[in-house]
Amino acid sequence: MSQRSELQITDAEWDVMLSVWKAEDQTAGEIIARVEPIRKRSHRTVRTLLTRLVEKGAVTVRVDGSRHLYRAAVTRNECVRLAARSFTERFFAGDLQSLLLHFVENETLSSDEVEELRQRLDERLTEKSEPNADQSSNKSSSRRRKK
Amino acid sequence: MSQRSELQITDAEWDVMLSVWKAEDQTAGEIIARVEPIRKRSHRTVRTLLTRLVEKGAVTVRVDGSRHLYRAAVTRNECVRLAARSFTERFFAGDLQSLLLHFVENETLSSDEVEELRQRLDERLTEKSEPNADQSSNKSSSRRRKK
DNA sequence: AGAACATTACTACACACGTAGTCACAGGGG
DNA sequence: CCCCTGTGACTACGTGTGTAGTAATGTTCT
Repeated sequence: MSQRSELQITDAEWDVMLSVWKAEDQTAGEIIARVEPIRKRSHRTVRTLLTRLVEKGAVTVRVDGSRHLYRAAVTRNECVRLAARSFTERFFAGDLQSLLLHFVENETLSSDEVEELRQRLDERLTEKSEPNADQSSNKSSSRRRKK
Repeated sequence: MSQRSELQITDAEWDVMLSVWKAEDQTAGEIIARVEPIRKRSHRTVRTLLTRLVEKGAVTVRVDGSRHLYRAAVTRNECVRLAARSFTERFFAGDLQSLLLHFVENETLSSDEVEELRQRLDERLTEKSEPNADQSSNKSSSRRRKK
């Protein structure tokens, strides 16, 4: 959606975002309530992080009567993708293939997982080779499924 | 090799490490010479980073007569793995499979790449199911190819 | 030997981050 | 009506990071 490719969300902020993404239009209290018990942080701290996220444009505030309602301005997937990009850039010189090979070869995968991955790869292959698959729906077609 | 699982190498430091890994027993001058032209940094800066890397234990210094010789104390693969772990932890709750699926579904791969990945996955499968595959040659056999 | 240069050690400094405190106001319960 | 609690704004501060300067000391060239 937004083109804020510079958006830099830090570790602590990420924990807050996870809470923000859980629902729309939450009060700070609700957000804090979810973050606090998991990561041991003062509600002060979480509030500061939330403020910073607003400054960064990752979260928007809307004043509704007496309450301030917060909601995410960026999707989780968007953020993950950005992070993944820079991660790939840094450690694998931007080469996605090297990255995947690294994980496949250095980490443990169960047979089932390997099988599922293979299937997904197959799907990619057929997508590629079948020119009748229209480009526009390309994005959305790969958006289904959640495991 | 080393158990320094806490080792935290920053972005700028990583650039220096790339240079350090290029050869063993280099002088600071040699290391700097390689880093400087790529990333636009003062040799002062690179030297500071190098010093910090020594402090962190990522690089060791050996005094040889009049020169100080630097060499990596951690392998690149080791560092990549650590980074990959924390990356997976943060963005995919430690679930390797989600991570791989994310990349496979969100990024572009050529047919060749997909094919290669499939092959590697197959290898993993046979490794799993065939107990007679010796573990020692495991590493080296998967180390070939560079694309 | 003295000048010029290299190399290391120490210092500096702004900005980001994680952490959290203080101040002030607004609304609710007694 | 007054105090408590929740909330938001502002402030604080140690540490890490990226950037680089100065001082000291050693090496080399002429």
